[in-house]
This record gives sequence, C-alpha cells and structure tokens, in this order.
Amino acid sequence: MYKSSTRSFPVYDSLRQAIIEQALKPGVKLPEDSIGETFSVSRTTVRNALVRLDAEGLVDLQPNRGASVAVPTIEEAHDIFEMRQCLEREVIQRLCKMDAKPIVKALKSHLAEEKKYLDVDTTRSIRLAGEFHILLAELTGSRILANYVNEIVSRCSLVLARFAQAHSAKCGLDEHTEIIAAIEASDADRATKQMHVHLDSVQDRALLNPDDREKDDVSAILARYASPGN
Amino acid sequence: MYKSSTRSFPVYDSLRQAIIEQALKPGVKLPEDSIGETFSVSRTTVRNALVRLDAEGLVDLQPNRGASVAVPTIEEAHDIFEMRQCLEREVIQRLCKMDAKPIVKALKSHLAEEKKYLDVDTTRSIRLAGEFHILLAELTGSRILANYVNEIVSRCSLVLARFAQAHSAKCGLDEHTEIIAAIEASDADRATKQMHVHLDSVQDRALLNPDDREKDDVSAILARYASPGN
DNA sequence: TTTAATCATATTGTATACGATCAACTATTC
DNA sequence: GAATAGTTGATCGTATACAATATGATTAAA
Repeated sequence: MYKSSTRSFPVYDSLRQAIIEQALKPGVKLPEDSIGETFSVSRTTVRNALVRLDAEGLVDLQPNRGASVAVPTIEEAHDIFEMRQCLEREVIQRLCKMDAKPIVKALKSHLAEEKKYLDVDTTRSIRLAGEFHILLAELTGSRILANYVNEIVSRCSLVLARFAQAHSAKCGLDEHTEIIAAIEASDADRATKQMHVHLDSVQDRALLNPDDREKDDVSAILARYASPGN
Repeated sequence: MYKSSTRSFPVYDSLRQAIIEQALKPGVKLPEDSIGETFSVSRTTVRNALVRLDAEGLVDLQPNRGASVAVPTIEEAHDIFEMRQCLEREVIQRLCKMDAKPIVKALKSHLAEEKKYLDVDTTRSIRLAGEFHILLAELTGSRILANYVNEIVSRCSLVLARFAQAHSAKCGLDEHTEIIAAIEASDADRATKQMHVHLDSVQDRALLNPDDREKDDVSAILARYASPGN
C-alpha cells in the first residue's frame, strides 16, 4: 500500500519501528525539523511520513501543535485488545479451513527463529513474537486482513509501552507452539481457544493492573503525596 | 483521528465523499494541480489529503505516476466483503450484549430518515443506507471498531462502483428493519444471521456476476469478438 | 508573592519553485 | 509501413521561504 521508492518511506519505516520497539515512548514529541535533520530530508518529506503514521493511529498529529507518539487511553487500550481478539479469531478460523501443511511449515520455520533469539537478543525476540501474528494473518491470503492485523498489533505495542510494567522476554513462545499444533490438527475450536488465551495473557500483563492507570494522571499521583500529615 | 481545522481536510472530505458516492469512479486520475485549483489550495495541501486517502485504501498513490481512485481487483473485492462480514458480526454481537433500549431508539430514528428519502433522493438514500452500518458500529462505543467499519464500508462502495451493475434503490431497508428487531430482542444469533444475509445480498449484487470480472480485461473482451467466423 | 500581559523564540501551515520523471508525439531510419 | 530514437509537455518529488500559531520567559502591575 505504501510504495517504498520515495524518500519519505525510510522516515516512516524507522519511526514506526522505533515506536513499536518502544524506543520512542508514548507522548514523545516528534518535531519535523529535527527528524528531517537526522534523515537529511526536508520537513515536507517528514510530514508525509507523519501523516501516514497518524492515519495508522501510531502518531497523534494536532494542528499547530505538531506530532507526538500516540498516548492511548485506558479505554482505547481495551478497544484495541478487543479488536485484536476479533481479528485474530478470524485469522485462525480461516487458516483452519485451509490446507494445513504449507501453513504449518511456514509457522514452524518462524518459530525456530523465535527460539533462536530467545534470551539472546531481547529486542529481536519481541519483534519476532509480534511478527508471528502478522505471519499468521498473511497466511490467510487476505491482504486486507493482514494489513489490519499488522496495524492492530502495532497499536498493541503502543498500549504495552504505555501501561505494561516490564516485558516478559519469554513472550508466549510455548503458546505459539500450541497454536501451531491446533492448526496442524485443523482443530478450529482448539486453535481459537488457544489464541484467545494467548492474547488474554498479553492483555493481562498490561491492563489488569489498576495502578498503572494513574501513571500520568497528575492529580492521582499528587493525591498519594497529600497524606493527612501535611 | 483527522483534525478538521486544516485546509487539507475539506479536500480530503470532498474527495472521500465523491468516491463513496461513485461520482469519482475507480481508475479516475486525481491530478494535484487541478484539484488544488478547484479548492483554491496549493499542491502541498492536496497531497496531504491524497496521502490520507491512500492510507485508507480509497486512492492509489503511485510514485511519479500520481494518484487515482483505487481500482479493487476481484480478489480484493472478496477480501473486503469477507472483512466486512467479520467486523459487522463483531458489532452485532457486542450490541446484543448491551442495553437494547437506547440502541434501538437511535437505530429507529435513523431508519425513519432512510424511509423518508427512499425513492426521493437516491444519492442521499444510498448514503443513509451506508451510514446505518456506521451508526451500528458507533453504538458499540468502540471508536476503533467504528473506524474500521467506516473504512471497510467505504471500500465496499468502491467495489460496488467497480463491479456492480446498477444500484438497487431499495437497498435493504427491510433488512435493516429486521436487524433492529433482532437487536431489540437481544437475540444475538438471529441478529447475526440477519446481518450475514443482508451483507451477502449486497455482495451478491456485486460479485456473483462472472461477466463483470472481465469488464476491463481487454483480451477477454476481444475474445468475444474473435468468433470462429473471422 | 502572585497574576496578567507582553514579547521572543520555536515550530508548524501553506505556498511556491525547481529539478526529475513519465507519457505522448514526432521524426528519422530501416 | 513499422520500429526506434529524440523531443516536448505535463505532472510529480522535494526543498525552501514566509506567514501564522503556540510556548515559555520576562516584565509590570496588583
């Protein structure tokens, strides 16, 4: 959908990757000037990339205020996870209606990669875990579905950056294994349930955590300091 | 998600509407210069709008070739309809878990509008029929889900523009009525089935129509003329 | 000391300019 | 007459320039 032959594509791609890998945290300002300097392009080009990222929901572009990494609210966070459940359920159900053989082959190959970098390269490991889900979606053969899953997985990273404590490195590799097994057996119900459980565990890490909700809520933080003693 | 206080918003919005209402048909070129003239803005501003529309899949933006209204392939058309089934199923299932009263009220009010303009203002009638589905999605309270439905409904218009013969004016008003009734009864299964049937009928109008597939395929058209007699 | 107002600086919004690319047309050659 | 090469006009990609807006600091007044 986005053609890579333009100068704005590398800018878009780098920013996107940085946001997903949480190098750029929610709320961080993204000034056109400085980004342009680091990539040696003009603001026009940077702006192009930012508009796209805004359309994808990774960046918040406010008139006259510039761009910043999107800061999902807790409500949006829930919506995003629900949406992800919906989309990935669809993925699983489609895959289970297809010929399992080539699908399982591709998935196992990916799983091997995941195993390889587990406990070795954390950043890469997390990226691969996300790409497992994108691969699943691509294997359905539906470009549109794959795009949506790609987008929603990215936004989940944003939610995790905002609300989750620390990344569990062992980010569900066993669960990925079980999902593959269920697909191999063409057992749609089991696969769906496995996926549901898997995504729930990711979500729980982020959201079943009432304290974090107040992370940036100034009044809530101050309330803790305003003890009766003062 | 898109702030309306910029000069590019009206351009974006008008183009979008024109594409949805099929005034701008698939494949039509969208030169930055002439669009800029009609809106009295510079190419920079037009380009901004086009990038957004490209991200939404309504416009195809090719490097050095400019923008044109997207021309969905038959495969994409199927993907889009399947995706729509998936999303709207989710909408219905969420609505059936909620308090039916305010939902049904809003829906019936919209339905009255639909009835009002049926056989009176075709363009408006078609638009209202689409907006019924967007309203359904908005009533779930999930902004993300509503956005996705909005996008996919727009893309369905594109598919219809590309493949369907003529618009049936009575675009499923009865079916809308039945869906509301099922929601009113909080009967998720019935509502889901109704929605499925409804969307299938829309899709059939477009795609169960093997001739159209070859509409622009020159060799296929010529093949019909190259009878054995020649 | 606090509040309000003013100014300076930084950053964005938009237009314009110029180089690059593409598409169509013409002219030349075989 | 067909094919290729060269040319021209239109359109796009990107940088730059200037106006408009926001932000933060400084000063003046209460």
